[in-house]
Order: sequence, then structure tokens, then C-alpha cells
Amino acid sequence: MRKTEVNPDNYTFACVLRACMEKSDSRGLRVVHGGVVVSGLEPDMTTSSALVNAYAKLGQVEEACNVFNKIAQPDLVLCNSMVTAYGHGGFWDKSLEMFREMLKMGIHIDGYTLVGLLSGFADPSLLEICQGIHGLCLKAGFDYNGYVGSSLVSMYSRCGCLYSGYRVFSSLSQVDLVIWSSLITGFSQSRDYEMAMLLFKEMNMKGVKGDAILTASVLAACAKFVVVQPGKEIHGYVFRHGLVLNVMVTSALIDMYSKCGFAHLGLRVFETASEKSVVVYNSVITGLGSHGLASQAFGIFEEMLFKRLIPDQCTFSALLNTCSHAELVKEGCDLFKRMEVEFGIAARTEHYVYMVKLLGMAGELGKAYDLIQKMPNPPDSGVLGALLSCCVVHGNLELGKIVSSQLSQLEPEKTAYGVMLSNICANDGKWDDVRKLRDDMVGIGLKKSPGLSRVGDGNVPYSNCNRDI
DNA sequence: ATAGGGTTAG
Repeated sequence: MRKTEVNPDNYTFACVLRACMEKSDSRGLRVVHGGVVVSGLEPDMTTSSALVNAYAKLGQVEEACNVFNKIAQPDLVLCNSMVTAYGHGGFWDKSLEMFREMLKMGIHIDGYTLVGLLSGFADPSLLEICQGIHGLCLKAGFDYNGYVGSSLVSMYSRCGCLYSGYRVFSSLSQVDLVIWSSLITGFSQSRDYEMAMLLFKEMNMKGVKGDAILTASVLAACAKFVVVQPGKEIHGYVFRHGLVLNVMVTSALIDMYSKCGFAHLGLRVFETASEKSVVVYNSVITGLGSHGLASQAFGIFEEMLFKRLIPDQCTFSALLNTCSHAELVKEGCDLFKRMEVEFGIAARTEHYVYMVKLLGMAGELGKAYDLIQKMPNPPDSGVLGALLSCCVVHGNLELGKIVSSQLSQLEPEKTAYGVMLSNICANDGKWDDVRKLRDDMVGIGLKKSPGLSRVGDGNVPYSNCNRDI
């Protein structure tokens, strides 16, 4: 088009911007934005709206805001885009402010406005505001709107109030797949796995067929709760409903089998899959690695490189996890270096956790401590906690004291760290030190609540189960 | 030209 006489107009740019958004192409987005600026076209609602959406989707809310501010009299669609941009960025307060601004300007809100606004609320502390918005949805007559309905259901589940979500669900006159999906996913994410499975069955009985997103989500619930039987049934469901080719379903299946202890079944799903994404590879590497099958996991990584797939941070999490399970210290250190040098991926907190576990469990506590000192950001409780457990395993009281004092500064009310430290003394028979440490905890008003574990009997699924048993 | 549910990672 650029090589012909035909010039792009605002709508052309909006279409191309949408493509950049769908492809998550930040560079392309900047280039097209540049094209809009130099095209000589007046900044208009259509392109601005597309720009706001694209920047927000790629996490650049500030840039979205800049675009928005250049328009003197934004219309409904442009305002909706901005409300949604703030909502998706997690800036619920700014989203709400924008919403109020719209009302002040006399703009009549619609379903898009409410969906955008609702998407920003994700914390139990915001429940009252959420209820207010819910009230507004009812008063403005949007209770028939399926988009608003599903947003309300997932908003309530994000705020930890799932039974309010269930009431919204029950009040809807038309229930489609996405609304079912919001509800079922909500229950499985709130750890109410049994309810999630029950609703999934009920949905199927009503003749609604699950799609890839919902099926992957239900499989994730099976993985989280370590129940292979329903997982297998859903594997059959996947075949019957033609979902085998979907990479999301494939990775969820691999993960489900691996988490339930059947790494070989996960591997079989992997081998028979025709479509394989980076996530599919990551899932199978994680599964094999967690079962100590390091050489197979490395083999799959090689295959991935051979197929010219680009490994991501998660791939290296999986690989480092593999090394720590198989006590492969040298391989782990090499991979940690390769990740940055060869693949340009900066080490994140979880990568440091794996490295600490790898070095620490091998008895290289000094090296683990040195590595932590070199972290770009100060270590959080996850990294330090990993190091403290290694101190317990190797009976290193000296380092254990240093680490646990750093931990108690980060999380003063957590009692487990003091107990771990006292266990080092107990293993060494130093009962006077044990008593002193325990007395100190009581002295500052800390009380260790006893641990509780529950085991399923093989037929009855675990409820509230602890996977470490 | 704008909406809703989302697989892998401590």
C-alpha cells in the first residue's frame, strides 16, 4: 500500500496497530505510532483509541496516557480504552478516576466501560468498592449483559468472594461458555477443586461444550490438587472434543500427569503432540526434572534448540530445577551463565532460589551466600528461606543465624525461621540454645502454630492437601 | 476503532 498512490487513513493505522497488539510487537507499535505522527493526519479518536489499547496491552500505560491526553474532547470509545488501560495495568484508582471524569463530562457509559473498570479490581480489601460498582451495573441495567456478568463473576473470585460470584452467575438469564468458565476457574483458583469439577460436570450435562481455555484451566486444578483420576477423564474429554491439537491443553495435560507423579505419561503426551510451543517444552522439562530424570530433560532442551524455539525465563527455571533435583552443580552453574550470556535473559529471583538450593544442598553454603550478595536487588524471603533450609540440612549454625536475622527483619511475624534455627541446635544436641531461642520467640509474643497434614486414601481425593506429604 | 474466562516457573 505504501508503494502505491493509495495513502493509509486513520482506519488503516488502527488496523495495523491492532495487529501489533495481537502479536505483542512493541517495536512495530513504535514504528506505526511514528507513521501516524508523520502522516500528517490529525490525531483522531479511532487511531488514538487503537494506540491506547495497544500500549496498555504491552504494559506501557504511561505511553497510553500520553496519547489520550493529546485529544481535547475524548469520546465514549476512547474513554473506555483508557478506563480499560488503567484497569489492566492494575491501577484501579486511576481507572475509577477516569470513570468519574466520564460521568462529569456527561458521557453515557456502556458495557465496555464497566468491563474495563471491573478488570482492575483484584484484592479482597477492595470488596466494598467492587460492591458499589456491582450496584451501579444493576442500576444502569447491565444485568442482562454477558460480558459484564462474567467480569463480575471473575472480579468477585479475584476478591476472594466467590459465593457472591455464584449469586451473580445464578441471576443471569443467559449463561454462555465464558461465564461458566469464569465461575469454574474462580472455584479452582480459590482452591475449591471439588466445586470446580462439579460445576464442570453440570455445564457438560447442560450441553455446553468446554473449549481449550476452560479445559486447560480445569486440568490445572487437577494438577494443583494431585488428582489423576479426574485428570485422566478430562484427557478422554480432550480426545472426544477435538482439543488435542491445542498447545495450552497439551501443556496443562503434561503438567497434570507430572504433578500427579506420572512423569512417563506426561512424556507420552509430549511425544505424541503435533503442535509444540515453548510452554509445552517447558512443561515437560519441568516434569522430567522434578522426577530426577535430568538427562532426558536436557535431551528435550537440546531438541528445543534444534527446532529453533527460543527458550525463555521459564525454560531456565525448569532446567535449574532439574539440576538442583539431580545435584548437578557444575551443569547448573554453566546453565546459569549461558542464560545471561548466550540467551540474554536476566536472572530473576526464582533463578537465584534454584541456584541457592543447588549450591546449598551440595554443601557449598559459602558460595550460595556469595551469590546472594551479587543479586541486583536485595534477596527476598524466598531466596533467604532456601538458604536457611540448606543451613539446617548441613547443621551450619553460624550462617543460619545471619540468614534468619535477615529473614526476621523481612517477616517479623513469621515463626518458622526461629524454629528452623532452633532445629539446627537440636540436631547438634545443644538443648540450652534451643530453649533460649524458643524463649526469645515467646518473649516477643510469637507463637508457633502446629503443622497439619492430611493424606488421601487413594480413592477419596485430597481436600486441603499438602503435596509435600 | 473498544469488551469477559487462560496452559508452564520459588
